[in-house]
Amino acid sequence: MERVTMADVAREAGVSKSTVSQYLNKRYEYMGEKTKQKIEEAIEALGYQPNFLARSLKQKRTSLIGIIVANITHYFSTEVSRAIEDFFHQYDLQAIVCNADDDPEKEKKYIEMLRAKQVDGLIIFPTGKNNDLYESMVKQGYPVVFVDRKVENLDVYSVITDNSESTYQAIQHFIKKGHRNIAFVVQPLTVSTRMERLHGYKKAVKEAGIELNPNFIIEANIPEMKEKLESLFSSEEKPTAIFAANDRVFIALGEFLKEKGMKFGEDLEIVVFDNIPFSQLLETPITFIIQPASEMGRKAAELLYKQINKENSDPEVFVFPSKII
Amino acid sequence: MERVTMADVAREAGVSKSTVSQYLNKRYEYMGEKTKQKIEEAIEALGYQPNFLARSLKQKRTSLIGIIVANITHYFSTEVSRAIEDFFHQYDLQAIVCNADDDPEKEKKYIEMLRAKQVDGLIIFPTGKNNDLYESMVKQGYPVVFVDRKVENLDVYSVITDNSESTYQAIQHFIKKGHRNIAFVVQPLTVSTRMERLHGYKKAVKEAGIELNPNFIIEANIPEMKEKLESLFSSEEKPTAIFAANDRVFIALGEFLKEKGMKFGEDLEIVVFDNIPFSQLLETPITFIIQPASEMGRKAAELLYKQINKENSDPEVFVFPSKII
DNA sequence: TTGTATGCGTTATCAA
DNA sequence: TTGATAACGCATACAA
Repeated sequence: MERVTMADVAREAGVSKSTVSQYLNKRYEYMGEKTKQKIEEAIEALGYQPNFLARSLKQKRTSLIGIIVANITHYFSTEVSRAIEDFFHQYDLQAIVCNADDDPEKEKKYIEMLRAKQVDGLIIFPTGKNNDLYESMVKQGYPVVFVDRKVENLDVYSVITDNSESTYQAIQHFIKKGHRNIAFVVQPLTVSTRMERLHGYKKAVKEAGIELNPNFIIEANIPEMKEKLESLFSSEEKPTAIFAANDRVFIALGEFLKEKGMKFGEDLEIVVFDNIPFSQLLETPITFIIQPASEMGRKAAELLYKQINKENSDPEVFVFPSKII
Repeated sequence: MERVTMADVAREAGVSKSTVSQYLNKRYEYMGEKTKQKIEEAIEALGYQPNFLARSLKQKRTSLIGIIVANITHYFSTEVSRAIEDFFHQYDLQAIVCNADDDPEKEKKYIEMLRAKQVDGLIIFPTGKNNDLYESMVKQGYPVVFVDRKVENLDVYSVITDNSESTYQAIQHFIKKGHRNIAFVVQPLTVSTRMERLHGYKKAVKEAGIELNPNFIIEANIPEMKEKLESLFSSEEKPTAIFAANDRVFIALGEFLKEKGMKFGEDLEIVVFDNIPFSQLLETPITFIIQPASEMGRKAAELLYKQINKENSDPEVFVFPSKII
């Protein structure tokens, strides 16, 4: 599998490397018709394919961008990634997607790896635990955009949704329907999205004059969630409605209810903060808070693209409202 | 954002570039403690980060592999991709995922682009329409593995499932339950998977002595599918069971039935050839033919990895049985 | 134990 | 209109 290089083409065509390079970069202006022809033939004959690596080294651009998602099993992440890829495709930039698994160490490793590979920019769903690293990138003027979660004390481009407000409205809606025992189920409150959603919940409950029952706030890792739900449902005051803070919580909840022989909608009203695929196939009336994933991805991509092309403006935070359906 | 290079580190530490290179590649054996120290300090002080690009150019390895999926909205593809990424992660190889959108032109473009970027190998869900290109890669000894679909007349590593057999069994099951009007809904029969599934269907029907009703075979693109279903259900002989050849067909079918006020399981029995996420949340009894996506992905990754490391054996086709649940 | 020289496959500068 | 030549940042054989 010896590769054919520009030098081989040059030799075959009887011209110099630089001429071939000119040709490849379509700088035909000063090029003789016959040389053009000869080079074309040589390329054809040898099956030459340019080496982007060498070009990148020279040009200091790889046409690669990196996406570091916090959790790839989260459907929202894949939707956003897809939108980002679509956007960059039109400019012939490819994306490398890495999964940090909500682990700050992994995140750090990926950031360093991608930068070592000279990707032109980075879109990150931050764990929020590597602020020094984030800061150093921003200071160096390296193109970077944060998605989904806020980074504290750092002036960066961010694309997020109105977690608190959407949750607030959804809970308010439940309260209007007469619910007073509303549980809030969430994974550990380590990232801004979860905290903001809880904030919205608390606000709605308080405003309605309902006393906040701490037992109704279930904070647990997915594997422990069923256990906690178990004890919630075996206590005296049972919830009549549940807020699932994201899709993975929803799945755990769904499995739990199935085991218990309970049904969404009938025994328990549910709102899920997340889009899930195939939701239209579910027959039970579940409320979803949908984040505009595609729009958010596109926006993030656009912001990154501008930075890559040095169209600099001041970092801004873009908040996209979610829809309750 | 001027990058710090090895030369800078060497100058700062008062040694030569090669010594720094040695250090970075952990060839400490003959290195003096004090030099080591000095280099360490210099790297720290300058915030040096190695440039993989230059290294790759030299070593002719990028530690990047490419995955070209036929359709990224197909859940199976994402599962396989994830398994591939997981596998390569342990060897510090990253994957670039590209979406060919079932378009042979796009596929060709991506193959060329990824090879120009010098990725170490390729895993492809082939459209099946670029056989010349596939062949040239194989002939050149370029590491490549095909997944999901067979490539005709080409001796290559492939990882597929037993489409025909699984379908045959599923249809047989329906027949045993008394169904005789079983429809088969599929996207255009352009790829091996769909044709094989149809083959399994026909075989089961024929063996049972049921006359093959061509009206029960619906072949259409997703956008036209509802229309075709419409005419199927307005004809005299209506199906009592339906085979959906993949998840996208299933969605179209689901939407159609919802519009018509019909329900899975009750009005119509359904089997879907594909895993879908959240399937455990569906309450109706739908039969799924599940492909072992993770295992298939891992196998494909393993086969590619071996090729990359020149552990050559003869190309083989690995068939993974699907499970009917 | 460390340094020098050379090359990887391009592009860019300048001269011819 | 084309060609020499020097980078790009690193790795490696060989010399010291």
